[in-house]
Amino acid sequence: MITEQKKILIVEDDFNFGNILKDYLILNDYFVVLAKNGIEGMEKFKNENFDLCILDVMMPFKDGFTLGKEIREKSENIPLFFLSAKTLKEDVLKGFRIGADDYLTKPFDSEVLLAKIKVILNRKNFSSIPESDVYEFEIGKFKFNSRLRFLTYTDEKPIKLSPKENQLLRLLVLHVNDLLPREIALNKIWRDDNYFTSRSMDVYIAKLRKYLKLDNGVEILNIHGEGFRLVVN
Amino acid sequence: MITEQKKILIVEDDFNFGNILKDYLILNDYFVVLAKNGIEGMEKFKNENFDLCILDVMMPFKDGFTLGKEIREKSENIPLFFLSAKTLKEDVLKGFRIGADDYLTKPFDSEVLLAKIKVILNRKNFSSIPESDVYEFEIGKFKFNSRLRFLTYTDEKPIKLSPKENQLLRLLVLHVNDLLPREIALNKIWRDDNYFTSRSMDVYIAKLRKYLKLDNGVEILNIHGEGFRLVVN
DNA sequence: AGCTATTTTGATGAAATTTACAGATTACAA
DNA sequence: TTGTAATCTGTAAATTTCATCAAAATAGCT
Repeated sequence: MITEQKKILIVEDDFNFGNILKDYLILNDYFVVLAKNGIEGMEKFKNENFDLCILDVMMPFKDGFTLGKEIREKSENIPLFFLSAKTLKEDVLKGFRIGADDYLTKPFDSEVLLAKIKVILNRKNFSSIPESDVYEFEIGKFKFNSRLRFLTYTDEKPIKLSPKENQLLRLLVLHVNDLLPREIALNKIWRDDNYFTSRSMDVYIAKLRKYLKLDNGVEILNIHGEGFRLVVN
Repeated sequence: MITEQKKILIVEDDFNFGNILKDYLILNDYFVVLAKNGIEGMEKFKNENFDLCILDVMMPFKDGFTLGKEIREKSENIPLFFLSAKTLKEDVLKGFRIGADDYLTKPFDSEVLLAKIKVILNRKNFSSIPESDVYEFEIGKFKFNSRLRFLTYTDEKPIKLSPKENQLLRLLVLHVNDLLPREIALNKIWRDDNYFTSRSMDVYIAKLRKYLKLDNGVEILNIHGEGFRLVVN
C-alpha cells in the first residue's frame, strides 16, 4: 500500500455530532467507522483493525470509560481519545488512568482535534512489517525467501523458517551490516517491548544463529544494550 | 544513579510559577531543570539531555514558539509541551504546527499535566528512521563509528566500545582540539553532575586513553578543573 | 490426540557501570 | 618556595544490568 489511510473508530451516541465528526475526518483523509454505542463499538473494534479510537464518555448501555478499558485490555498500544462534556477533573484523570492518550472536553475545536490526531498517529507508526515487494534476499552463500519462509544454503535443501524466525531474519537483512535496534524489532514483530518479549527475541536470535552457522562469512553480532547486527563478508 | 529518573526541562519566565511547577514535578519523582527564559532554555537544552520539554509561550527575549522550533530542529522526537494563557485557537494550532505534543492553557490542573507527562513518557516511541546524525569519524589513524560503537585502528580488528565509552568519545570528537567541559559531558551523558558521576567519567577517560594509545598522534589532555581535550596531530 | 510453533522461565555468565582507593599532579596562598 | 587542598590518574573490586540458551509450559493446528 502506498498511501496508507489511517483507520479511526468513533463511538458516539449523538447521531448528529457523530456524523459531523465522521465527515470532517473523512474530509481530512481518514478512513472512519462510526459506532452508535459502546456495544457496537466493541463489536467493530474486535472485527476490524484501527489506528485510533475516539470514544464519547457518556453513552447509554456501555459508557466510554468501560469501553475504553476493554479496548485497552485487548490492545495496550492503540491510541485512545475520550470526548466528554464533563470537564470534571476527576473524570479527566479517570480517563488517563484507563490509558487514554488524550481527553477532550466538548465543545472542542475540530482543527485542534485534527492536530492531536496527527501528532499521535505520526508518533506511533509501528504497524506490522510492511509487505514490501522485496522478498528474495542473498545472505552470503544463503538464499532467503521471506515469502516462502525458506532459507537455502548453496544446494542443500531449504530450511523452513517459522513465522517469527522469518520476520526477524527479514528485519535483520533489511538492516544488513547495520544495527537493528532491539526496540524496533520487538515492536515490529512482537508489537510490544518488555522483559519477556525481549527474552523471546533472544531465543529466535539463537535459532537463526544456528541456521546461519553453515556459512562462516555470516554472523549475527550483539551490540550490548542496543540490538543486533547481521554481518556479511 | 539508582532510579532512572526522567529529566524534564521547564522554560518559564514567571519565577513563582516556574518554581511551583518544578517542585511539583520533583515531588512526583522527575529530575527537573528550570530555565528563566528562551535563551537560557536553549543553552540548557544544548548542554543536557532531556526526556521532555515544557515551554511557556509568552516570554521576553525569545518566546516559547521560537524556542520550540529551535528545539525541534535539533531533536525531532523529543516530546514538547507548550504552556500558555492564550487560548486562541490560532495559537494552539501554531503550537502543533511547530511540532508540539500538547498545548496546555493556563490555568491548568497540575494532576492533568502529570497524567499527560506520564502518557507521553511511557509511550513507546520508535520510528525506524534513525535520527539523522553524524556517526562516522576519523581520529588520527583511527576510524570511529559511534552507531556501531566501533573504534578501528588502521586495519586491526575493531575495538568494541561500551555505551558510555562511546558517548564520551563521541563528545570528545565533536569538540576535537577544543575543550570539552566536564560539566557538559556529565550533564549530557550521565545526566547529572556530582562527585560520583565525575569519578565515573574519569574511569572512562582512562579507558579511552588506553585504546587511543595505539596512535601516538592522539591523546586526551586534561585541563585542570575544566575538563578534557582530545588532541589530534 | 499428537504434532509443531511459540512463549515464558530461569540459571548462568558476560558486559557495563559504579565505587573505592592510593599515588600523582596542579593551583594557589602564605 | 613550600605546604596543603583540590583535582586527576589508573586500577581493581563490587554492583548492576543485559544476553544467552536450554528447557518447560502454553497455544494452535490438523
